[in-house]
Amino acid sequence: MPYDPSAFPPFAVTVDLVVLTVRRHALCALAVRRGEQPFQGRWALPGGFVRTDEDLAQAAARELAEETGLCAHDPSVPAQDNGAHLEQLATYGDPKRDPRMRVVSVAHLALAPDLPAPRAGGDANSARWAPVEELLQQGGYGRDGEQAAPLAFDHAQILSDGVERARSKIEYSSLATAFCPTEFTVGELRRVYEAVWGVVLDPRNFHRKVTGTPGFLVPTGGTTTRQGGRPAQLFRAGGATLLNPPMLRPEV
Amino acid sequence: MPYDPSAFPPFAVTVDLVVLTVRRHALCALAVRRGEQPFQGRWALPGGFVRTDEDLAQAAARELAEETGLCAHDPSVPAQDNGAHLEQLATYGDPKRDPRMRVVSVAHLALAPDLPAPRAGGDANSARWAPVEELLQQGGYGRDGEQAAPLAFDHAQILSDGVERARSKIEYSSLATAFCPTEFTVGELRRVYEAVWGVVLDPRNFHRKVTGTPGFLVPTGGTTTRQGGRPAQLFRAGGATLLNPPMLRPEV
DNA sequence: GTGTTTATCGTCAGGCAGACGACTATGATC
DNA sequence: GATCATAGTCGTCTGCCTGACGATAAACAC
Repeated sequence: MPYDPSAFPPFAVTVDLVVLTVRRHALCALAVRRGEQPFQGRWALPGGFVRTDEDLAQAAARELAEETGLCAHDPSVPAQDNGAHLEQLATYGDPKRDPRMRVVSVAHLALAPDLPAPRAGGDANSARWAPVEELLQQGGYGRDGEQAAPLAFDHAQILSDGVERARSKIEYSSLATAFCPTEFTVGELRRVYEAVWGVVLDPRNFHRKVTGTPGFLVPTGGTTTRQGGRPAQLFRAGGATLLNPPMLRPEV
Repeated sequence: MPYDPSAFPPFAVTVDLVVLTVRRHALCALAVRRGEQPFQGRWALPGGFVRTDEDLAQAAARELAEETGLCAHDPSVPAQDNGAHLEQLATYGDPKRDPRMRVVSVAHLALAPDLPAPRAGGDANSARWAPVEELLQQGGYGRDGEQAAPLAFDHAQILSDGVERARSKIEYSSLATAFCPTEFTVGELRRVYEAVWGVVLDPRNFHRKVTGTPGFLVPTGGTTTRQGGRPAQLFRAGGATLLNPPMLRPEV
């Protein structure tokens, strides 16, 4: 059978981003308001088409930079600063997921520290951080009294998968530090776990666990009283990426 | 900005399959010999183009059935019989991964019990089970004295990712049973773990662990002496999918 | 029968996690 | 300035799980 390019049905390929952060003790995701059909006016995950000369990871990093100004970490350089963790999540290709045409979307997951404010082309009204439960609940009303319409396309499924990936990955990796600024305290890291998992952890056992895991945290020498109470030691993320034994997520 | 389909560069979308099984105490993958350019005559992972009306999972299940005759499990029906486990692995979209055109490949991972023999369109010479180390090693010669040329395209990377996924997933899930026939012994399951991880496990501790994990194994009442020695109890996979606490992979 | 192989049950010590007491160091309030 | 509230840090104790390994059981080969 000779090679015949015309025999292969053409697809559009996009990247969609699940950008997660922790704000005010809640796990939040970046949502943008759609300006065009279909799903005009509805909230959606940021994303866009992959360019001809671009790798998938490059496309995701470009979209992330466009939406948030974040520079994506190269996973092979864990100690990099001022960047977010970015990894491929999964690919969604239901033939009917976009009514216009056949679109295959390669979803990526980004974890970022708390950022000042989203900017989507400078339009503050068309991008926001929203708690993931708010974005995922069907119907009802959000915090601002805004109708919580379901996300556009299959983005609720994508967001749900991304949240589940983040929840499980902070168990056995040091990825939770990606939600923290460069220097952070044990308490701040604990509040990240509590927000992502939606649980309350024992501060004493948590402290023992994270400070006792070699390579997880490196003390910087400084202290802070950001949270009130006794000053806390400041740490930086250590070189370790895999936690062994892992953090244990309490039973629900 | 109005909607303009011609503005989106067209991609070809394929599914590639990492089909793993355990044969003769070795982790093996299904490889097919390429009949056309590029990489003509080289070994590659089975795969093919996604059809216009097909979901990605459907396309992967179709390719799996074409290559092996296996019927893919629906992951939501864990107790299904005579089928392989199939899940999405990752997506590979380097602009240069296929010299002909821009191809994005959605790789899937399939785990199957030991099968009689591969069939690729009836041509036994163009498909085989090969130990993964043999497929992944650069250069050298395989068991049959065959030159172990690297796999076509980026399939070595895909296979490597699939093997790593399988290795980690049998730690915390009951997926290892997907390598076993419907009824199996604790020893057979242990040999699966040993082959996939490339380690030797203590039979007594392994027995205690798997029989003590609720929902992992269900005794069928029968016994067998397939392996010689004292007859062993036969088990079926239980309903549990997640193992908590997980199986521990020994340090290297 | 004897040896070999595999399966299965038990024992014991060490490590780790959950529960929780105690103490420390700051800011807020009276 | 004393008191209180808050958050951080260090310890202790108990129970569970794992790794190491002894012992027994039930088949087959000779």
